[in-house]
Amino acid sequence: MDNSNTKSPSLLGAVRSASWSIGLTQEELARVESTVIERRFAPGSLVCRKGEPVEYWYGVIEGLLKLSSDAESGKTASLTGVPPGGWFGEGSLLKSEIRRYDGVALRDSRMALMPRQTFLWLLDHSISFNRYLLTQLNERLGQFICLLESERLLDTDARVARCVATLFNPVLYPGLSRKLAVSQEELGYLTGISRQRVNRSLKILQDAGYLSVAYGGITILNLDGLRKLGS
Amino acid sequence: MDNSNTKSPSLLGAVRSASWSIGLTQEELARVESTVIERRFAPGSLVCRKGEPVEYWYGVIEGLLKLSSDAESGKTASLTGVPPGGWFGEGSLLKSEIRRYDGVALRDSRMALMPRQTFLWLLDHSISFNRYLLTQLNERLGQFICLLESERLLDTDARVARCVATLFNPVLYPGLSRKLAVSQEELGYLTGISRQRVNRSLKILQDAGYLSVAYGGITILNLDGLRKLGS
DNA sequence: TTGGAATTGTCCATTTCGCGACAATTGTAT
DNA sequence: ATACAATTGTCGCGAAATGGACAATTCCAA
Repeated sequence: MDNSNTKSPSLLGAVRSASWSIGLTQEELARVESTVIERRFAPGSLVCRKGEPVEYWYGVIEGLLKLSSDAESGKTASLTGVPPGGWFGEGSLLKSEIRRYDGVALRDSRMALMPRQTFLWLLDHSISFNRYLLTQLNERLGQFICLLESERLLDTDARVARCVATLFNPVLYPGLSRKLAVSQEELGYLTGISRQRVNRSLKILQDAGYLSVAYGGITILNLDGLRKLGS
Repeated sequence: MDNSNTKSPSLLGAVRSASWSIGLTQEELARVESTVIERRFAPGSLVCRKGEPVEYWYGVIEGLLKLSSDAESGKTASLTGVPPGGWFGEGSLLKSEIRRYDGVALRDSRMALMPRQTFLWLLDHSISFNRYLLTQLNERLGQFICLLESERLLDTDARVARCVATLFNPVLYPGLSRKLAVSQEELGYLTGISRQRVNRSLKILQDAGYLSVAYGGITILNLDGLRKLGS
Protein backbone atom coordinates (compact mmCIF):
# COMPACT_ATOMS: atom_id res chain seq x y z
CA MET A 1 0.00 0.00 0.00
CA ASP A 2 3.08 2.26 -0.21
CA ASN A 3 3.67 4.78 -2.92
CA SER A 4 5.54 3.49 -5.91
CA ASN A 5 8.39 5.97 -5.45
CA THR A 6 10.34 3.68 -3.18
CA LYS A 7 13.30 6.03 -2.83
CA SER A 8 12.90 8.08 0.34
CA PRO A 9 13.44 11.72 -0.67
CA SER A 10 15.75 14.04 1.22
CA LEU A 11 14.73 17.36 2.66
CA LEU A 12 16.82 19.34 0.21
CA GLY A 13 15.66 17.15 -2.64
CA ALA A 14 12.08 17.90 -1.73
CA VAL A 15 12.80 21.62 -1.61
CA ARG A 16 14.66 21.70 -4.91
CA SER A 17 11.98 19.76 -6.72
CA ALA A 18 9.12 21.80 -5.29
CA SER A 19 7.32 23.75 -7.96
CA TRP A 20 7.78 27.03 -6.10
CA SER A 21 11.56 26.71 -6.00
CA ILE A 22 12.34 26.43 -9.68
CA GLY A 23 12.08 30.18 -10.26
CA LEU A 24 14.28 31.20 -7.35
CA THR A 25 17.74 32.72 -7.72
CA GLN A 26 20.77 30.99 -6.26
CA GLU A 27 20.78 33.45 -3.40
CA GLU A 28 17.13 32.94 -2.63
CA LEU A 29 17.42 29.19 -2.80
CA ALA A 30 20.44 29.27 -0.52
CA ARG A 31 18.53 31.21 2.06
CA VAL A 32 15.68 28.75 1.90
CA GLU A 33 17.94 25.74 2.19
CA SER A 34 19.78 27.15 5.19
CA THR A 35 16.61 27.83 7.18
CA VAL A 36 14.24 25.03 6.29
CA ILE A 37 14.17 22.12 8.71
CA GLU A 38 12.74 18.63 8.76
CA ARG A 39 10.54 16.97 11.33
CA ARG A 40 8.88 13.57 11.57
CA PHE A 41 5.39 12.89 12.78
CA ALA A 42 3.79 9.64 13.92
CA PRO A 43 0.33 8.66 12.68
CA GLY A 44 -2.35 10.59 14.51
CA SER A 45 0.02 13.24 15.83
CA LEU A 46 -0.61 16.92 15.32
CA VAL A 47 1.67 18.72 12.88
CA CYS A 48 0.07 22.01 13.79
CA ARG A 49 -2.87 22.96 15.92
CA LYS A 50 -5.77 25.30 15.52
CA GLY A 51 -5.32 28.47 17.52
CA GLU A 52 -1.52 28.41 17.57
CA PRO A 53 0.54 31.28 16.25
CA VAL A 54 1.75 30.43 12.76
CA GLU A 55 5.50 29.83 12.73
CA TYR A 56 6.06 27.79 9.60
CA TRP A 57 5.04 27.05 6.08
CA TYR A 58 4.69 23.28 5.79
CA GLY A 59 5.58 20.89 3.01
CA VAL A 60 4.94 17.16 2.95
CA ILE A 61 8.12 15.30 2.03
CA GLU A 62 6.74 11.86 2.66
CA GLY A 63 3.54 10.50 4.14
CA LEU A 64 0.06 11.97 4.19
CA LEU A 65 -1.79 14.39 6.35
CA LYS A 66 -5.12 16.07 6.60
CA LEU A 67 -6.22 19.55 7.47
CA SER A 68 -9.22 19.36 9.72
CA SER A 69 -11.29 21.19 12.23
CA ASP A 70 -13.16 19.92 15.22
CA ALA A 71 -16.23 21.37 16.85
CA GLU A 72 -17.00 21.24 20.56
CA SER A 73 -20.00 19.17 19.55
CA GLY A 74 -17.48 16.39 18.98
CA LYS A 75 -17.90 16.42 15.23
CA THR A 76 -14.84 16.53 13.07
CA ALA A 77 -14.52 17.79 9.50
CA SER A 78 -11.53 17.14 7.30
CA LEU A 79 -11.09 20.00 4.89
CA THR A 80 -8.56 18.41 2.59
CA GLY A 81 -5.79 15.86 2.44
CA VAL A 82 -2.21 16.86 1.67
CA PRO A 83 -0.04 14.27 -0.06
CA PRO A 84 3.73 14.42 -0.69
CA GLY A 85 4.68 17.48 -2.70
CA GLY A 86 1.91 19.57 -1.20
CA TRP A 87 2.60 22.74 0.78
CA PHE A 88 0.12 24.46 3.04
CA GLY A 89 -0.33 27.21 5.59
CA GLU A 90 0.35 30.15 3.27
CA GLY A 91 -3.14 31.45 3.94
CA SER A 92 -2.59 32.01 7.63
CA LEU A 93 0.96 33.29 7.01
CA LEU A 94 -0.32 35.93 4.62
CA LYS A 95 -2.95 37.11 7.02
CA SER A 96 -0.61 36.86 10.00
CA GLU A 97 -3.38 35.38 12.04
CA ILE A 98 -3.52 32.37 14.33
CA ARG A 99 -3.86 28.99 12.68
CA ARG A 100 -7.37 28.16 11.65
CA TYR A 101 -7.29 24.37 11.54
CA ASP A 102 -5.36 21.35 12.67
CA GLY A 103 -2.80 19.47 10.62
CA VAL A 104 -2.92 15.79 11.48
CA ALA A 105 -0.54 13.11 10.22
CA LEU A 106 -2.49 10.16 8.85
CA ARG A 107 0.65 8.05 8.53
CA ASP A 108 4.29 8.32 9.44
CA SER A 109 5.17 11.58 7.75
CA ARG A 110 8.23 13.70 7.18
CA MET A 111 7.59 17.39 6.94
CA ALA A 112 9.61 20.32 5.67
CA LEU A 113 9.19 23.42 7.81
CA MET A 114 10.04 26.82 6.38
CA PRO A 115 10.20 29.55 9.03
CA ARG A 116 7.73 32.35 8.68
CA GLN A 117 10.54 34.84 8.33
CA THR A 118 11.94 33.06 5.29
CA PHE A 119 8.50 32.79 3.79
CA LEU A 120 7.83 36.49 4.19
CA TRP A 121 11.27 37.32 2.84
CA LEU A 122 10.57 35.31 -0.28
CA LEU A 123 7.24 37.05 -0.58
CA ASP A 124 9.01 40.40 -0.58
CA HIS A 125 11.90 39.46 -2.87
CA SER A 126 10.84 36.91 -5.42
CA ILE A 127 8.38 37.75 -8.13
CA SER A 128 8.18 34.14 -9.20
CA PHE A 129 7.36 33.09 -5.65
CA ASN A 130 4.54 35.58 -5.62
CA ARG A 131 3.29 34.18 -8.85
CA TYR A 132 3.48 30.67 -7.47
CA LEU A 133 1.44 31.66 -4.43
CA LEU A 134 -1.12 33.32 -6.62
CA THR A 135 -1.47 30.13 -8.61
CA GLN A 136 -1.55 27.95 -5.53
CA LEU A 137 -4.21 30.02 -3.81
CA ASN A 138 -6.24 30.20 -6.97
CA GLU A 139 -6.06 26.47 -7.47
CA ARG A 140 -7.05 25.78 -3.90
CA LEU A 141 -9.88 28.25 -4.17
CA GLY A 142 -11.10 26.45 -7.26
CA GLN A 143 -10.92 23.20 -5.38
CA PHE A 144 -13.05 24.42 -2.50
CA ILE A 145 -15.55 26.14 -4.73
CA CYS A 146 -15.86 22.92 -6.68
CA LEU A 147 -16.38 21.04 -3.44
CA LEU A 148 -19.05 23.44 -2.29
CA GLU A 149 -20.74 23.33 -5.66
CA SER A 150 -20.78 19.55 -5.48
CA GLU A 151 -22.30 19.64 -2.04
CA ARG A 152 -25.11 21.80 -3.31
CA LEU A 153 -25.80 20.31 -6.71
CA LEU A 154 -24.83 16.68 -6.74
CA ASP A 155 -26.16 13.55 -5.19
CA THR A 156 -24.18 11.76 -2.53
CA ASP A 157 -22.38 9.31 -4.78
CA ALA A 158 -21.11 12.02 -7.07
CA ARG A 159 -19.95 14.03 -4.09
CA VAL A 160 -17.84 11.16 -2.89
CA ALA A 161 -16.45 10.80 -6.39
CA ARG A 162 -15.45 14.45 -6.68
CA CYS A 163 -14.04 14.56 -3.21
CA VAL A 164 -11.79 11.65 -3.96
CA ALA A 165 -10.76 13.20 -7.25
CA THR A 166 -9.91 16.42 -5.43
CA LEU A 167 -7.13 14.62 -3.58
CA PHE A 168 -5.37 14.09 -6.88
CA ASN A 169 -5.16 17.67 -8.07
CA PRO A 170 -2.10 17.71 -10.34
CA VAL A 171 -1.32 21.40 -9.78
CA LEU A 172 -1.42 21.28 -6.01
CA TYR A 173 -0.02 17.81 -5.69
CA PRO A 174 2.15 16.91 -8.65
CA GLY A 175 3.29 13.40 -9.43
CA LEU A 176 1.11 11.30 -7.22
CA SER A 177 0.41 7.61 -7.39
CA ARG A 178 -3.09 6.30 -7.97
CA LYS A 179 -3.31 4.58 -4.65
CA LEU A 180 -4.76 6.33 -1.68
CA ALA A 181 -4.18 4.63 1.67
CA VAL A 182 -7.07 6.13 3.57
CA SER A 183 -9.76 4.38 5.57
CA GLN A 184 -13.40 4.76 4.72
CA GLU A 185 -13.95 6.44 8.03
CA GLU A 186 -11.40 9.08 7.02
CA LEU A 187 -13.14 9.48 3.69
CA GLY A 188 -16.27 10.08 5.69
CA TYR A 189 -14.61 12.99 7.44
CA LEU A 190 -13.27 14.31 4.16
CA THR A 191 -16.62 14.21 2.42
CA GLY A 192 -18.79 15.12 5.35
CA ILE A 193 -20.78 11.93 4.87
CA SER A 194 -21.19 9.07 7.30
CA ARG A 195 -18.82 6.15 6.99
CA GLN A 196 -21.67 3.78 6.24
CA ARG A 197 -22.92 5.95 3.43
CA VAL A 198 -19.43 6.37 2.01
CA ASN A 199 -19.09 2.61 2.02
CA ARG A 200 -22.13 2.29 -0.18
CA SER A 201 -20.97 5.02 -2.56
CA LEU A 202 -17.55 3.44 -2.93
CA LYS A 203 -19.15 0.17 -3.87
CA ILE A 204 -21.27 1.90 -6.46
CA LEU A 205 -18.24 3.72 -7.88
CA GLN A 206 -16.33 0.46 -7.91
CA ASP A 207 -19.09 -1.31 -9.80
CA ALA A 208 -19.07 1.51 -12.31
CA GLY A 209 -15.34 0.99 -12.83
CA TYR A 210 -14.07 4.32 -11.54
CA LEU A 211 -11.99 2.91 -8.70
CA SER A 212 -11.28 -0.23 -6.78
CA VAL A 213 -11.77 -0.71 -3.07
CA ALA A 214 -9.29 -2.63 -0.95
CA TYR A 215 -8.72 -3.07 2.76
CA GLY A 216 -6.73 -0.04 3.76
CA GLY A 217 -7.62 2.27 0.91
CA ILE A 218 -8.68 2.73 -2.67
CA THR A 219 -7.09 2.84 -6.11
CA ILE A 220 -8.20 5.32 -8.73
CA LEU A 221 -8.92 3.78 -12.10
CA ASN A 222 -10.57 6.66 -13.94
CA LEU A 223 -9.68 10.04 -12.49
CA ASP A 224 -11.26 12.07 -15.22
CA GLY A 225 -14.44 10.06 -14.97
CA LEU A 226 -14.65 10.72 -11.24
CA ARG A 227 -14.24 14.44 -11.82
CA LYS A 228 -16.94 14.67 -14.39
CA LEU A 229 -19.41 12.43 -12.65
CA GLY A 230 -22.79 14.05 -12.34
CA SER A 231 -21.93 17.23 -14.16
CA MET B 1 -34.89 48.98 0.64
CA ASP B 2 -32.12 50.83 -1.18
CA ASN B 3 -28.64 51.33 0.16
CA SER B 4 -28.12 54.40 2.26
CA ASN B 5 -25.46 55.85 -0.05
CA THR B 6 -27.92 57.73 -2.15
CA LYS B 7 -25.29 59.31 -4.43
CA SER B 8 -24.92 57.21 -7.54
CA PRO B 9 -21.19 56.60 -8.01
CA SER B 10 -19.46 57.15 -11.31
CA LEU B 11 -17.40 54.54 -13.13
CA LEU B 12 -14.16 56.39 -12.57
CA GLY B 13 -15.07 57.10 -8.99
CA ALA B 14 -15.64 53.41 -8.42
CA VAL B 15 -12.27 52.59 -9.97
CA ARG B 16 -10.35 55.21 -8.03
CA SER B 17 -11.88 54.20 -4.71
CA ALA B 18 -11.34 50.49 -5.30
CA SER B 19 -8.89 49.02 -2.83
CA TRP B 20 -6.72 47.60 -5.62
CA SER B 21 -6.20 50.97 -7.28
CA ILE B 22 -4.67 52.89 -4.40
CA GLY B 23 -1.21 51.41 -4.94
CA LEU B 24 -1.08 52.03 -8.67
CA THR B 25 1.17 54.59 -10.35
CA GLN B 26 -0.28 57.43 -12.38
CA GLU B 27 0.63 55.61 -15.56
CA GLU B 28 -0.98 52.38 -14.45
CA LEU B 29 -4.11 54.12 -13.27
CA ALA B 30 -4.33 56.01 -16.54
CA ARG B 31 -4.18 52.80 -18.50
CA VAL B 32 -6.91 51.31 -16.36
CA GLU B 33 -9.14 54.33 -16.69
CA SER B 34 -8.81 54.46 -20.44
CA THR B 35 -9.79 50.85 -20.96
CA VAL B 36 -12.39 50.10 -18.30
CA ILE B 37 -15.99 50.39 -19.42
CA GLU B 38 -19.38 50.44 -17.80
CA ARG B 39 -22.44 48.34 -18.50
CA ARG B 40 -25.88 48.12 -16.94
CA PHE B 41 -27.79 44.93 -16.21
CA ALA B 42 -31.46 44.42 -15.47
CA PRO B 43 -32.57 42.15 -12.63
CA GLY B 44 -32.27 38.51 -13.60
CA SER B 45 -29.99 39.18 -16.55
CA LEU B 46 -26.69 37.40 -16.99
CA VAL B 47 -23.57 39.47 -16.48
CA CYS B 48 -21.43 36.56 -17.54
CA ARG B 49 -22.17 32.97 -18.36
CA LYS B 50 -20.60 29.68 -17.45
CA GLY B 51 -18.62 28.25 -20.33
CA GLU B 52 -17.84 31.56 -22.02
CA PRO B 53 -14.29 32.69 -22.68
CA VAL B 54 -13.27 35.15 -20.00
CA GLU B 55 -12.93 38.66 -21.42
CA TYR B 56 -13.24 40.89 -18.38
CA TRP B 57 -12.60 41.39 -14.74
CA TYR B 58 -15.85 42.58 -13.18
CA GLY B 59 -16.53 45.13 -10.48
CA VAL B 60 -19.91 46.01 -9.02
CA ILE B 61 -20.44 49.78 -9.04
CA GLU B 62 -24.01 49.68 -7.94
CA GLY B 63 -26.56 46.92 -7.38
CA LEU B 64 -26.07 43.32 -6.35
CA LEU B 65 -25.29 40.12 -8.12
CA LYS B 66 -24.67 36.52 -7.37
CA LEU B 67 -22.25 33.97 -8.71
CA SER B 68 -24.04 30.72 -9.25
CA SER B 69 -23.99 27.45 -11.02
CA ASP B 70 -26.82 25.34 -12.36
CA ALA B 71 -26.94 21.61 -12.80
CA GLU B 72 -28.82 19.84 -15.57
CA SER B 73 -30.83 18.29 -12.79
CA GLY B 74 -32.48 21.70 -12.53
CA LYS B 75 -30.93 22.51 -9.20
CA THR B 76 -29.20 25.81 -8.77
CA ALA B 77 -26.50 26.75 -6.29
CA SER B 78 -25.45 30.29 -5.52
CA LEU B 79 -21.82 30.36 -4.54
CA THR B 80 -21.67 33.89 -3.23
CA GLY B 81 -23.21 37.30 -3.52
CA VAL B 82 -21.22 40.29 -4.73
CA PRO B 83 -22.26 43.70 -3.42
CA PRO B 84 -21.01 47.13 -4.58
CA GLY B 85 -17.24 47.44 -4.22
CA GLY B 86 -16.70 43.77 -4.92
CA TRP B 87 -14.63 42.55 -7.85
CA PHE B 88 -14.64 39.02 -9.21
CA GLY B 89 -13.44 36.79 -12.02
CA GLU B 90 -9.72 37.01 -11.26
CA GLY B 91 -9.62 33.27 -10.71
CA SER B 92 -10.60 32.38 -14.23
CA LEU B 93 -8.45 35.18 -15.67
CA LEU B 94 -5.40 33.83 -13.90
CA LYS B 95 -5.99 30.33 -15.15
CA SER B 96 -6.98 31.52 -18.61
CA GLU B 97 -9.77 29.03 -18.66
CA ILE B 98 -13.41 29.34 -19.59
CA ARG B 99 -15.72 30.83 -17.02
CA ARG B 100 -16.81 28.41 -14.37
CA TYR B 101 -20.04 29.95 -13.16
CA ASP B 102 -22.74 32.41 -14.02
CA GLY B 103 -22.92 35.98 -12.83
CA VAL B 104 -26.54 37.02 -12.37
CA ALA B 105 -27.80 40.49 -11.53
CA LEU B 106 -30.23 40.34 -8.61
CA ARG B 107 -31.23 43.97 -9.07
CA ASP B 108 -30.58 46.77 -11.50
CA SER B 109 -26.81 46.83 -11.47
CA ARG B 110 -24.03 48.86 -12.97
CA MET B 111 -20.84 46.98 -13.62
CA ALA B 112 -17.27 48.04 -14.31
CA LEU B 113 -15.58 45.85 -16.91
CA MET B 114 -11.81 45.73 -17.10
CA PRO B 115 -10.53 44.02 -20.26
CA ARG B 116 -8.48 40.91 -19.74
CA GLN B 117 -5.52 42.54 -21.43
CA THR B 118 -5.45 45.38 -18.92
CA PHE B 119 -5.82 42.96 -16.07
CA LEU B 120 -2.91 40.84 -17.25
CA TRP B 121 -0.84 43.94 -17.87
CA LEU B 122 -1.38 45.08 -14.30
CA LEU B 123 -0.49 41.60 -13.14
CA ASP B 124 2.84 41.87 -14.94
CA HIS B 125 3.65 45.45 -13.98
CA SER B 126 2.30 46.30 -10.58
CA ILE B 127 3.65 44.67 -7.47
CA SER B 128 0.93 46.18 -5.37
CA PHE B 129 -1.71 44.79 -7.69
CA ASN B 130 -0.19 41.36 -7.24
CA ARG B 131 -0.29 41.81 -3.54
CA TYR B 132 -3.90 42.89 -3.71
CA LEU B 133 -4.82 39.79 -5.69
CA LEU B 134 -3.00 37.60 -3.23
CA THR B 135 -5.00 39.14 -0.41
CA GLN B 136 -8.25 38.92 -2.31
CA LEU B 137 -7.79 35.28 -3.25
CA ASN B 138 -6.71 34.44 0.26
CA GLU B 139 -9.70 36.17 1.76
CA ARG B 140 -12.07 34.44 -0.61
CA LEU B 141 -10.44 31.11 0.08
CA GLY B 142 -10.93 31.70 3.78
CA GLN B 143 -14.54 32.50 3.11
CA PHE B 144 -15.20 29.28 1.24
CA ILE B 145 -13.29 27.13 3.69
CA CYS B 146 -15.31 28.67 6.46
CA LEU B 147 -18.47 27.94 4.53
CA LEU B 148 -17.48 24.33 3.97
CA GLU B 149 -16.49 23.93 7.59
CA SER B 150 -19.87 25.28 8.64
CA GLU B 151 -21.63 22.85 6.36
CA ARG B 152 -19.83 19.98 8.01
CA LEU B 153 -19.83 20.99 11.63
CA LEU B 154 -22.78 23.20 12.35
CA ASP B 155 -26.50 22.73 12.58
CA THR B 156 -28.77 24.26 9.99
CA ASP B 157 -29.59 27.45 11.83
CA ALA B 158 -25.95 28.30 12.43
CA ARG B 159 -25.20 27.62 8.78
CA VAL B 160 -27.78 30.13 7.69
CA ALA B 161 -26.31 32.61 10.16
CA ARG B 162 -22.78 32.23 8.89
CA CYS B 163 -23.83 32.30 5.29
CA VAL B 164 -25.58 35.60 5.80
CA ALA B 165 -22.59 36.96 7.70
CA THR B 166 -20.35 35.93 4.82
CA LEU B 167 -22.09 38.41 2.57
CA PHE B 168 -20.76 41.21 4.73
CA ASN B 169 -17.05 40.44 4.59
CA PRO B 170 -15.38 43.80 5.17
CA VAL B 171 -12.21 42.93 3.25
CA LEU B 172 -13.92 41.69 0.13
CA TYR B 173 -16.80 44.11 0.28
CA PRO B 174 -15.88 47.28 2.13
CA GLY B 175 -18.39 49.82 3.33
CA LEU B 176 -21.67 48.01 3.04
CA SER B 177 -25.00 48.82 4.61
CA ARG B 178 -26.69 46.43 7.01
CA LYS B 179 -29.65 45.82 4.77
CA LEU B 180 -29.69 42.95 2.38
CA ALA B 181 -32.44 43.01 -0.22
CA VAL B 182 -32.56 39.34 -1.03
CA SER B 183 -35.52 37.00 -1.03
CA GLN B 184 -35.65 33.96 1.17
CA GLU B 185 -35.66 31.79 -1.91
CA GLU B 186 -32.36 33.37 -2.92
CA LEU B 187 -30.99 32.77 0.56
CA GLY B 188 -31.97 29.17 0.05
CA TYR B 189 -29.81 29.01 -3.05
CA LEU B 190 -26.97 30.74 -1.22
CA THR B 191 -27.05 28.40 1.74
CA GLY B 192 -27.95 25.23 -0.07
CA ILE B 193 -30.99 24.81 2.15
CA SER B 194 -34.61 24.70 1.11
CA ARG B 195 -36.56 27.91 1.20
CA GLN B 196 -38.95 26.52 3.77
CA ARG B 197 -36.14 25.56 6.10
CA VAL B 198 -34.41 28.92 5.64
CA ASN B 199 -37.65 30.59 6.57
CA ARG B 200 -37.70 28.76 9.86
CA SER B 201 -34.04 29.54 10.59
CA LEU B 202 -34.53 33.23 9.87
CA LYS B 203 -37.37 33.35 12.32
CA ILE B 204 -35.22 31.70 14.96
CA LEU B 205 -32.37 34.13 14.30
CA GLN B 206 -34.80 37.01 14.45
CA ASP B 207 -36.20 35.85 17.77
CA ALA B 208 -32.64 35.65 19.07
CA GLY B 209 -32.08 39.26 18.03
CA TYR B 210 -29.40 38.72 15.40
CA LEU B 211 -31.35 40.14 12.49
CA SER B 212 -34.77 41.31 11.47
CA VAL B 213 -36.85 39.87 8.67
CA ALA B 214 -38.89 42.06 6.35
CA TYR B 215 -40.69 41.55 3.09
CA GLY B 216 -37.98 41.83 0.48
CA GLY B 217 -34.96 41.10 2.60
CA ILE B 218 -33.30 41.17 5.99
CA THR B 219 -31.41 43.62 8.18
CA ILE B 220 -28.39 42.57 10.18
CA LEU B 221 -28.50 43.60 13.81
CA ASN B 222 -25.55 41.70 15.25
CA LEU B 223 -22.99 40.75 12.62
CA ASP B 224 -20.39 39.49 15.04
CA GLY B 225 -22.95 37.37 16.81
CA LEU B 226 -23.99 35.76 13.53
CA ARG B 227 -20.37 34.93 12.74
CA LYS B 228 -19.67 33.31 16.05
CA LEU B 229 -22.93 31.41 16.31
CA GLY B 230 -22.37 27.78 17.05
CA SER B 231 -18.61 27.95 17.31
C1' DT C 1 -57.78 52.12 -6.45
C1' DT C 2 -57.35 47.79 -8.09
C1' DG C 3 -55.39 43.66 -10.11
C1' DG C 4 -51.55 40.81 -10.62
C1' DA C 5 -46.95 39.28 -9.49
C1' DA C 6 -43.71 38.25 -6.04
C1' DT C 7 -42.84 36.74 -1.60
C1' DT C 8 -43.77 34.68 2.77
C1' DG C 9 -45.77 31.39 6.18
C1' DT C 10 -47.16 26.84 7.01
C1' DC C 11 -48.83 22.22 6.21
C1' DC C 12 -47.58 17.33 5.19
C1' DA C 13 -45.92 13.10 2.77
C1' DT C 14 -41.73 11.17 1.21
C1' DT C 15 -37.00 10.57 1.00
C1' DT C 16 -32.62 10.30 2.80
C1' DC C 17 -29.22 10.37 5.96
C1' DG C 18 -26.98 9.68 10.43
C1' DC C 19 -26.03 6.72 14.07
C1' DG C 20 -25.77 2.74 16.98
C1' DA C 21 -24.91 -1.93 16.69
C1' DC C 22 -22.54 -6.01 15.55
C1' DA C 23 -20.53 -9.69 12.76
C1' DA C 24 -17.03 -10.59 9.33
C1' DT C 25 -12.76 -9.63 7.43
C1' DT C 26 -8.02 -8.15 7.14
C1' DG C 27 -3.68 -6.77 8.85
C1' DT C 28 -0.08 -6.70 12.45
C1' DA C 29 2.60 -7.51 16.39
C1' DT C 30 4.10 -10.88 19.61
C1' DA D 1 0.79 -19.53 14.83
C1' DT D 2 -2.15 -16.73 17.40
C1' DA D 3 -4.31 -13.00 19.59
C1' DC D 4 -5.58 -8.38 19.06
C1' DA D 5 -6.62 -4.08 16.71
C1' DA D 6 -8.33 -1.83 12.81
C1' DT D 7 -11.36 -1.79 9.12
C1' DT D 8 -15.26 -3.15 6.41
C1' DG D 9 -20.11 -4.70 5.34
C1' DT D 10 -24.81 -4.46 6.61
C1' DC D 11 -29.21 -3.82 9.46
C1' DG D 12 -32.80 -0.96 11.11
C1' DC D 13 -34.57 2.92 13.81
C1' DG D 14 -35.25 7.65 14.54
C1' DA D 15 -34.43 12.36 13.12
C1' DA D 16 -34.43 15.83 9.78
C1' DA D 17 -34.63 17.95 5.46
C1' DT D 18 -36.79 18.23 0.86
C1' DG D 19 -40.32 19.45 -2.15
C1' DG D 20 -45.13 20.06 -3.44
C1' DA D 21 -49.04 22.59 -2.29
C1' DC D 22 -51.66 26.53 -1.12
C1' DA D 23 -53.32 30.50 1.48
C1' DA D 24 -51.93 34.98 3.21
C1' DT D 25 -49.36 38.97 2.72
C1' DT D 26 -46.91 42.64 0.47
C1' DC D 27 -45.45 45.28 -3.26
C1' DC D 28 -45.92 47.54 -7.68
C1' DA D 29 -47.80 49.23 -11.79
C1' DA D 30 -51.69 50.42 -14.52
